[in-house]
Amino acid sequence: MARQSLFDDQARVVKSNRLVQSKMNWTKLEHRVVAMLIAQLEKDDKEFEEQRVYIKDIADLSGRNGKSLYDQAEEICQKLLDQKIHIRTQTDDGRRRYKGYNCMSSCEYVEGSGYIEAKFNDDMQPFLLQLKRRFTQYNLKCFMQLSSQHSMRIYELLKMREGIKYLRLGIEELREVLSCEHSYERFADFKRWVLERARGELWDKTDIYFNYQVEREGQTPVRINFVIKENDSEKEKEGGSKNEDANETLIQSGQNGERGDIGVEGKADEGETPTFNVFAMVLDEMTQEELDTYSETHIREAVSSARQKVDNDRPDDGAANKAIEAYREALRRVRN
DNA sequence: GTCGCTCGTGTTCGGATGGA
DNA sequence: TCCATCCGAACACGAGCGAC
Repeated sequence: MARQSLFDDQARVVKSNRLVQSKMNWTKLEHRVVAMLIAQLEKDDKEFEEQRVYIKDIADLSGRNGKSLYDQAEEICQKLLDQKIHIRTQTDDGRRRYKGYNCMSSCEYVEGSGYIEAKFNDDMQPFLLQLKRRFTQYNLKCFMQLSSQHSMRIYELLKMREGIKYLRLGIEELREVLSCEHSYERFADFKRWVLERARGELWDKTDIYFNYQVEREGQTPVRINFVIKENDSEKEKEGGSKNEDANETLIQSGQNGERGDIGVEGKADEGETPTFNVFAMVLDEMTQEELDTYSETHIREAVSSARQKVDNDRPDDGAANKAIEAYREALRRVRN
């Protein structure tokens, strides 16, 4: 009798935000195997146990030919054991902290068995088990269908901010998270092979899609503002398109050249009126030290007055541009 | 005019795939 | 298992464009 797959359409991957934001130089196959292992974990598990990932399930979920996967199973085990996760945070006094982790404590494949047996390293427990807050969850099937590891990582990052509908990342930071600091050196190639490809893939295959704005200082791109949208059957009715030119929108440096004083050209959200949680965007940008320093009331007041100012100053801008401006203005007000 | 970018096109390399 | 083919990733190059 055929073995029943462990995964249905509702299978979900749940991991801590710190893990989502970590640097991991994995191939798409390694991402897939780890995602399938994570999807088998129970939220109340207190420790890791040996888990199995069937090669046939990898092939079925990713739409690949399983034949070559069986040939690669031993190699996958070796690479999973070798792979590291690199997490950068800050200490309480603002110093940069780096910590590296081994993802797996054991990984085994027996020829003819049809499955890989693996166990997560106990160091991974804070990132995968008993997660109460600051975690990200997404649909395993969507993730498995993505054909580029960069699309997979971007999907995770955007799912992390799906509630806020907005993610702002420095380009160097994004390159590091995607492990492509030394490839796609020209931004045009990074845009073509990483951003545009992910945009197309997420549009076609997942439950979210995104547009983005490139923020520049002079002509040099420095940051990317992702605007995240739900991807459901309604997108056809809305007339949305993955080819809409929101990604062509540029944010140019202000005339005084001051870093962060940014004007806006074009509209990221033309034709749509998504809601943006500016308060959450501001919290996201603040350091832990700032969060400890300023009261919630102070931050909320700054956000409220910034929104009013932007509404008055830029009545014709779209919701995304207003939100970005309000967020920047609110941050200035919080810190002054 | 210079610089830095985008865009289009072509090439190379390596892995995936499928048929014999 | 071997081999031919396909495809994606990465890179190079030149033309054109806009900002400074």
